[in-house]
Amino acid sequence: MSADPSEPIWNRPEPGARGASLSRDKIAEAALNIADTEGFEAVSMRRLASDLDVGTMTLYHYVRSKRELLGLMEDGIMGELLVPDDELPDDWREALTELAVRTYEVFRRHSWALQALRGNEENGPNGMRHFEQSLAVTSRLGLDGREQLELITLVDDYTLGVVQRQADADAFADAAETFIEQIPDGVLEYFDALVESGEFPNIAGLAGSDDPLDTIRLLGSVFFDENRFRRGLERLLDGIEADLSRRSRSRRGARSPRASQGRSQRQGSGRRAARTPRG
Amino acid sequence: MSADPSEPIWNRPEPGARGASLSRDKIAEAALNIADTEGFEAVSMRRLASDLDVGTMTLYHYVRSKRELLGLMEDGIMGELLVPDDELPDDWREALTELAVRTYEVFRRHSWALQALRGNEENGPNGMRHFEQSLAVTSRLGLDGREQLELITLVDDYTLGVVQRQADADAFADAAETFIEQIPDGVLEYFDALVESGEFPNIAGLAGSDDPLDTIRLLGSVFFDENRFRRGLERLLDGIEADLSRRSRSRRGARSPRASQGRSQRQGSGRRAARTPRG
DNA sequence: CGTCGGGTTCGTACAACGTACGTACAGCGT
DNA sequence: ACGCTGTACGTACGTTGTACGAACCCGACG
Repeated sequence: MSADPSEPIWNRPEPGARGASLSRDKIAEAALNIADTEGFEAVSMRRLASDLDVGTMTLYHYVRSKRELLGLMEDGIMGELLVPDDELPDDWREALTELAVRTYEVFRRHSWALQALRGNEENGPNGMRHFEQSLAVTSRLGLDGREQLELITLVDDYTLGVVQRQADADAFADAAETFIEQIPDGVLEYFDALVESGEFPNIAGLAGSDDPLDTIRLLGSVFFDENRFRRGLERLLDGIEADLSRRSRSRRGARSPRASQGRSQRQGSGRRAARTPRG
Repeated sequence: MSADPSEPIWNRPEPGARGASLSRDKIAEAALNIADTEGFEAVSMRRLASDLDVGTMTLYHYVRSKRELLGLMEDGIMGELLVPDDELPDDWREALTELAVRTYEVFRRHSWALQALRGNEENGPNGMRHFEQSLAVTSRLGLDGREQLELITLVDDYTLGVVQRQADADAFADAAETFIEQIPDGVLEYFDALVESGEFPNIAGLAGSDDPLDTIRLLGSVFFDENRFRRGLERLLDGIEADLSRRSRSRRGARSPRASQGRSQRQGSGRRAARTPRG
């Protein structure tokens, strides 16, 4: 009955009827601890069990596979994404910003998490709540379901894209200042030689200096810039807002969403070029 | 001399002075073949060697570690990103679009590649060329180096974000139509039960149907929608374009010649978001 | 022609991983 | 006190990346 192998972990009752020494929560917490302090690759079943003072195989009584463990960890993180309902602004743009910033900050705290999260489409309860919360924002915009989903994934994809790049930078160096120091000498020499070859004029001139390594320093400072995310988010939301108001304008008669209440949108760009994608 | 362990692979001469049976190119090609046909996880040193009819450890004469092999694969893929110079439009927006679309298509072809690419900051020659080509576009915009980098990473992060989500979808299902079929029954039941519970009104109402599974179907069709990327890219470029023209306008007419000050006034608190509901 | 050097090949071995299998213990309902 | 069953886990297998060192082979030199 509960032995159905396709049953997701969220449907199976947690062990513990008799005196169980562990719980899924405790396991997930310990795993998150390891990942946060020593990196995701340090999370192995043996290591986790040893932290919990248990035999390795004991874990498999609470979890069917390591994938399921990762699912538990993921849902824990999704929980951090939740915004208390009374803190979610009424204005759609502010609300989306709040959600995106929170997503950014959470995944920045657990910079290993994007990798772990990949590949299990089973949303846990917290994942569902986060999804619901996102929809609660977009549902006020007068969009149909598909358009709402597209809007959410649009902002999400951008956010996770930035997070991933910064996670990569994190995995490589501690900070912008030490970025260049942590690059092996040989790599720097290689880069230097290529730039000096004259085949990369734009790379060479980028930092406005004659030291090619200044380009790398500049790169490091951009990768680690914590405000870059917000600036890009504003650009994206500008584009979305323009599209929304353009759309609601053309759809006259219907109850128009309070898309823009004279917010920072002052551009009204008429430049709507006929753009042929693809040639 | 060539025994320096920090020397990147691109600086070390390729073996083959005497009759060598392999070459880095052949190795990279075989590895890319495996990854494209059987998935990235099928690329193991043993498997690759067996495909090349060589002992496993032979590979280590051409490559110092598996990471280096991944570096070779990555640079091969970066080569596919290169746009013939005469095909790169003059208009910056069209050019950025071309680059982004190409990036999207390449990584869509090799949907495993983003994962492999992660974590080696050593740009190969093709990576350098791609970087140079991106800068060739942004260098016409009158931006300083940092702004150019930020623009490039902005578009890139969005692009790779979308690619990653679709790669996840790919890894899970074959197409939008079969998306829901490939979800285990138990997971569907779990989702269904949650939605029926009434705690997720926005998820329940999303597809405009009384079957909760229609929401999942809708999700699948959005994840697999190949045009979603372009639509989002237009929104992003709209926002960027508005910002650029706003900026150049203020730089032309304002008293302060500093371009970096005419920003939008939005931008709330720094880390502590805690937004009080307007009321 | 023989012999040597070093570029090339690769068999073996080891540590780490996820986890299947089978067993041993402990607590409850009878 | 018995037995059922939830809980614990020792052992073992297969897979991974790769360190080590021996074997091979080819071009060059005496």
